[in-house]
Amino acid sequence: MGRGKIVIERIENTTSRQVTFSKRRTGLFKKARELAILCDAEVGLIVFSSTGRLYDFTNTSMKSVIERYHEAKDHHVIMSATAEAKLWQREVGILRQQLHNLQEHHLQLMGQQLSGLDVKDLQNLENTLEMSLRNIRLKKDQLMTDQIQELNTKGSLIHKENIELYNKFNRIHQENTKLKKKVVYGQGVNEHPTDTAVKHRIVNLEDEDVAVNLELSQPQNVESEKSGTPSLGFQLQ
Amino acid sequence: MGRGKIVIERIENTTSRQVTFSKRRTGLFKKARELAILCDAEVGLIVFSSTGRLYDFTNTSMKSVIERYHEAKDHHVIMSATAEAKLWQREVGILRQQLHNLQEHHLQLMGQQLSGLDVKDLQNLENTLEMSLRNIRLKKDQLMTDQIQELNTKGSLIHKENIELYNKFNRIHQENTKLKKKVVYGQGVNEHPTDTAVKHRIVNLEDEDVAVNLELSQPQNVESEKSGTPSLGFQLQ
DNA sequence: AACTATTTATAAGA
DNA sequence: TTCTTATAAATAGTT
Repeated sequence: MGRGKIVIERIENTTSRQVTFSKRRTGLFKKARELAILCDAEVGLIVFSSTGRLYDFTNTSMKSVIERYHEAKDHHVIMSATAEAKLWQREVGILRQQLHNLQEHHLQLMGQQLSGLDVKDLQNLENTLEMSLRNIRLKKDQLMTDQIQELNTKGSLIHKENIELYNKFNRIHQENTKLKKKVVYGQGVNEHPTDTAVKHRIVNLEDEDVAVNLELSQPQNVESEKSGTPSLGFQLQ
Repeated sequence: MGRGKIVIERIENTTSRQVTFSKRRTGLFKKARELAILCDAEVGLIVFSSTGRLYDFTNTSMKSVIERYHEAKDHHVIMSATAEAKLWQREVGILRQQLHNLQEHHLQLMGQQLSGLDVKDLQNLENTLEMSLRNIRLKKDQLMTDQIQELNTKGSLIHKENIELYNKFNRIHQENTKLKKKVVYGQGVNEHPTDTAVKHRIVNLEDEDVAVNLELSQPQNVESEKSGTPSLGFQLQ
């Protein structure tokens, strides 16, 4: 239909191609529209020119056409996405409901939003809370008992160390006293470097005396507690 | 292009419409293919006949055409579906986390799953529960007090009614006794139908005596409570 | 489904 | 681009 017959193959001349595209596109869209009207069909036509421009026609809506197409065909591109969305959406609804219920119950357990409850409900809540309190107190007591036990053990060990240190100190102190006497009686005699060292030690120990006592903080009980289980003089709050 | 010119409007004759559909559809698809080849365009054509049958043509792939269409257009049919799914999915994640946290806290409030808590946590829980218990007991007491108040009011009303009924009964009983005496002295004289009716009434009232006493269940207090606020003899548990 | 008179589309040119 | 026009192609009505 034209001045001459053409073969259907890509038109190499760009201008010619674009002109033909414009003319034939118009014709195609006109025919698509006519088919839709004359024959009561649903038509969707999408054309991208070689320059990438989009031309489209539909007598209904492209969404409808594409959805119907996917329904008729493989059923697998859009539907899965929307179905998935619906699925998650439903899950959200369920979770929101659950959360709401739990929150309500939670608030009631917290002693808030009690309106709407009757005496029986309140009694039940009270019982639940009492049981709960019992459990929590039990657990707390258990924890504290354990902690006390642990501290007792630790304390006991420290106490033993304490006693040993105290005894050591006493021994050294006595030795010290004896040495002092010796030094007084034998002044200047047998003054060796070792003796000087011993002398220094005495002084150091005496300096440490108060510090040690403070650190141990219970030297007065040492003698009476040398045998039997030591009971510590402090208590956890 | 035919034996006669036609107007572009729906062909009412079904057969004619279907024939035209077949012819024009072939022509349309041929032209679509020619445009694609001649002009190096990407063409997608979808047609549903009025009977619902699908016919489609594309020189590339319908998936490609539709995706390119959505890209070129508002970007809103496929993407929104998957994006929506992702959105809901994320919401589900958040809600699940919230629910989990709340459930954990809830169980702790219920005195379960207390492992992992230290003494301080437990003390806090205990304080919360105590406060909660106080609130709930307050509410319960309030409700019960209200209920008692209501019942007292009701009981008071019934009691008043009770007293009135008892008084009425007494009056009738006295009247009755008087009439009995009259009947004994004036036996056979002036025996009218009304007198017979009165006689019947006496009997009936005497029959009812016990029942009335049982129903009122506290006739012994009536005299002493004729003045002043009546205090009911029952108490709610 | 084929025929064909006629309309419509469009290739080439302006 | 748009218009013109000769001609190819499409198709309405018919068989």
